[in-house]
Formats: sequence, C-alpha cells, structure tokens
Amino acid sequence: MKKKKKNENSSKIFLGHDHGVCFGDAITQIEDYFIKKKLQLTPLRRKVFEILIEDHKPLGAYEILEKLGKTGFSSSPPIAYRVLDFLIEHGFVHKVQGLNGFIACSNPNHSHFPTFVICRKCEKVAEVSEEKSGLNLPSPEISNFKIEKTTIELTGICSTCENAEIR
Amino acid sequence: MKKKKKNENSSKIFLGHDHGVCFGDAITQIEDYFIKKKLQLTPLRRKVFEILIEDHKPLGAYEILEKLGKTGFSSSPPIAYRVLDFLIEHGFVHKVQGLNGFIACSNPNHSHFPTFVICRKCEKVAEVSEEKSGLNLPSPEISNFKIEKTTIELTGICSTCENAEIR
DNA sequence: AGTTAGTGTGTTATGTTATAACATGTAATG
DNA sequence: CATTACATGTTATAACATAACACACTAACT
Ligand SMILES: [Zn+2]
Ligand SMILES: [Zn+2]
Ligand SMILES: [Zn+2]
Ligand SMILES: [Zn+2]
Repeated sequence: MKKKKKNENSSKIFLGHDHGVCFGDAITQIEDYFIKKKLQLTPLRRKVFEILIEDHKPLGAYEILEKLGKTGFSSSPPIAYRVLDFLIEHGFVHKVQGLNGFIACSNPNHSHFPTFVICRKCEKVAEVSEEKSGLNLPSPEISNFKIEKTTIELTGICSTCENAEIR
Repeated sequence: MKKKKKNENSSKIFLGHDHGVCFGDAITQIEDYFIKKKLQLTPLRRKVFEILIEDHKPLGAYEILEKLGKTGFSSSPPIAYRVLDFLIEHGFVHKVQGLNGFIACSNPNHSHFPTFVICRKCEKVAEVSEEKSGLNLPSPEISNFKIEKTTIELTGICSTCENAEIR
C-alpha cells in the first residue's frame, strides 16, 4: 500500500473532488446567504451561479451568455455583467483577471483575499485561501494603505504538466 | 523638530521623487540592458518607453498610441501592443491588469514578482518589490507549482485619501 | 552579387471584452 | 395609487486586443 507515492502529494490544490457534493453545498450556501441578507436569488442569478459552479473553471462573460441563451434567458451582454458584478460583490464569484474569466468561489463564508493558481498548459485554475497561500497581507511597508480588494494570480505550470513534459 | 510626525511616515510607497533623475536613470538602464543583450533599442521602442517613464503611471495602449501619433509614429494598435509585449518580456514595463494599463517598471535589474498598490481614489499606483511587499512566494501548499509569472495588485485607499475623507 | 532568414515596422480588418443609456415590469412603502 | 427600489431587457457603442499580410533592412551564407 505504499506504492505510487511520488506524484500523489504534488499540487494538492489541483486535485479532483466529489462534484455532486460540491455543487449541492454551493447552492445551499448561496441560498442561505441570500435569505440571511434578504437578497433575491432570482432565477437569472441562480442560473448564472449554477453555470459557473457546474464547470467550476473560469468562463468568459460571453460563454455564460451563450449558456443563458440556451436556457431561455436573454443573452445580451449587460445581463451577464450585471449579475456577475452582483455575485462578485457578495463573494460568490471571482474574476480571474489573467483570463478575463469568472469563476465560482470555492469557499464563500470566508474572509477573502484569494489567490488563484493557474496552469498555463492544462489551464486548470485553483483558488487558494488566504491562510494557505503563504501571502501575508499587508506588510509593514504598505500598512498605511487600506486594502479593499486584491488580485493575486500565480501563473505557471502545475506538477502534472511539468512531469509530463519531455525534456 | 518633532512636530508633524503623524502623517509623514504614512504610505511611503506613494511618495514623490526627483523625476529628472528617475527618468535619466531609467533610460540609462534600458540602454545598458539592450546593449548587453544585443537587442535593438529602436526609436519606436525608446519612444514608447519614454512615454511610460515620463508619466510613470499606467497608460492604456490607446493613450500610448495617441502620443505616438503626435510624434510621427504610426498609431495603429498592433504597433503599441507589439512594443509593449517586447518591453514587458524584458522587464521594463508591467501590465496593470486591474486598469488595463501599462507602466514602466520602477526597478528593472531585479528578480521580479512585483506588487502593485493602487489607490482607487487618487488613482496613484506604486510598484512594490517582492522583498518589501511581505508576500512570500511560494507557500508549501503550492510548492509543486512552478510559478512563471505573478499578478499581484492591491486596490484600496491610500492614507492621504483616507485622511482627506470626511467621516 | 544573389539568395535566404531574421527582425522590426506598417496597414487593414476583425475579434473580444465591457459599459452607457434607456425601457419595462414588478413588488414593497407610505 | 403615487413613489421608490430593484431586477431584467434592449440597443448601441466603447474600450481593449489580435490576426494576417506587406514591406523594408540587415546579416550571413553560396
Ligand atoms: Zn473565493
Ligand atoms: Zn497543468
Ligand atoms: Zn518592476
Ligand atoms: Zn489616494
């Protein structure tokens, strides 16, 4: 039972998971949050969030629009951008700047300066929480600056792709 | 001599400087680098770099193009983007993702995972070096991931603007 | 000299991402 | 039932970025 250890603990952050559970949990979380905050989880908002959580990889606004169109919603750009802004504001979606994409948060109910780790080869994207990223904000040097929002994205190559590369 | 201490050491990163020196140094640095690497610091490349270092705040590609046009260069988009890509590749320019802007590096000849600190009110942007940012990459959690490029941008409000706000 | 390859710039056209401005519908408030 | 707030819809356009091709210049070989 101790075989094949070598690659098992590399890049845990990119590991798979039970997506049925993941999806269900996420829906429950957003429902609870919206009730608590007396916000409307409308069919459109729910649908956008579902689209994102289904894939849970970054999607472009126009990809989302296309999927919306296929389910009977309007697919003009402001529809997507407005809902996305709203979901971002409430911490259920993040924008991945480097990809002009939007992704469902992998852990809402959380103080939130997330790091995104992006493999440029397999294009997997992992959200790493503040505590685990090793990024300690803020430093003394910038301590007088009041951080409201962070964009932290690490692009490179994951261990799976690295190992697969012919050298 | 101990008066007015309170605000003096806030947000040093946004402090002013002797821009004549700054500009001259930057030009010298890029000249030296290009010679050493046997690259061509053509009039166009030099001009783009000068435009950026003159303001040393982020400019959009189309703003740069406008300035290029006024000095006799072509001002069609690929001109700017190509030169910017080249200067970025060699570490003399950075892209500020959150602003779709480009800014001259404040310290080339440097291992380079810079942090940008952006005041959303006065729109000042400061580049903080790796060592000073307090961001220690990578963490154990992501140590199997080979980081090639980082985007680290902290948006918020600087102490000057903070103090100016009526509460 | 003539050919070839590499590099830098120019041009046209088009693709992609995002927002402005205005219109409509619906529900809660007074 | 007017007023307000909010959610969605629509049209048009702005802002950002790249593809594809053309041409000039230099260096290096044949
Ligand atoms: Zn998150
Ligand atoms: Zn990968
Ligand atoms: Zn820099
Ligand atoms: Zn400020």
